[in-house]
Amino acid sequence: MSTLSKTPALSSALSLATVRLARQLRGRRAAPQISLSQLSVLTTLANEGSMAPSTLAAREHVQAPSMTRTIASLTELNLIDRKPHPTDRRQTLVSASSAGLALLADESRAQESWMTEQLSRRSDDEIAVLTQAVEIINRIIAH
Amino acid sequence: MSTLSKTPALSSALSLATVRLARQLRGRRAAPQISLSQLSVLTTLANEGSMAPSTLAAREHVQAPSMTRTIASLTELNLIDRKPHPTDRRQTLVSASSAGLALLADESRAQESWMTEQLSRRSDDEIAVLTQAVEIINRIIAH
DNA sequence: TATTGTTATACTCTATAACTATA
DNA sequence: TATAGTTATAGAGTATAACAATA
Repeated sequence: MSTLSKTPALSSALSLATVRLARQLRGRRAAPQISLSQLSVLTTLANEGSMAPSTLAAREHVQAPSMTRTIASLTELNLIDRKPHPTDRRQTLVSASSAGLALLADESRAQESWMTEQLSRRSDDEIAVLTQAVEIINRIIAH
Repeated sequence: MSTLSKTPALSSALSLATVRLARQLRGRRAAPQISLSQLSVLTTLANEGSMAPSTLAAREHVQAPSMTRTIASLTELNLIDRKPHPTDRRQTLVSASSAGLALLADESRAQESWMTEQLSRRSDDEIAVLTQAVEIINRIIAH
């Protein structure tokens, strides 16, 4: 069977697996201090530094009003800092605060205990496959 | 590096990749007739046959009221059939209707055009990795 | 005029708690 | 009493449209 004929079935299977796994992840995180959407934004800021909300929205593939809301919630939790853009007064710049970085450090220790538990039961080969799959998916998402 | 020390980082990366991909899938399906949640239920019914709502809720890992709502929406679209349980009048049995099966056939042809497009750009090796990853994820989800 | 960000509003998906009907 | 399913209600996450401030 050629790759071409396999692709539609994989597309369907991957899509369903993704939404089903996302559903479980949302519900099964242990004692979540923040949501996965908030965590995603905070991680992006920690990795890529300070940026404007519009840039962040594009990076996260959400619309501007959605990012406004996420930024507001993270600001209220003191996990990100906002400062005015040095030259363009329409813009603001957001970045991970020290508390935000500390929370990410916490998460990377105790993180995603349900998922970590599941992964601990996989073989080395399976872990290798999943690691490669995440890299491929991240390239797909970047588009 | 041992599998054990890789697992927490993978857990985090896989979780973020999953929610980000799910977000794009939700927004980027072309002309969706039904949502991915509805599609997930319909696919389960098509694959596993008639079952009670409570069984379906367990299979999909959602609570009963969530399944009540999804079943109601699919019933309204005539994509599933409901009939009384033969002996227990508290229960009902739901199954994919002929229109539901036809819609699944449509989906498997034109399905997920964004995802299919992305996959068409991947190498045979990458497709193989993703195919294996989906199998692993489905085993994780089944728990 | 065009761009940045916010506000107003609405929809989907999911949950918990309380209820009805049946076993 | 216990179970299957529904209704009532609420919250998170996302979207589009309309707006204000600034470029």
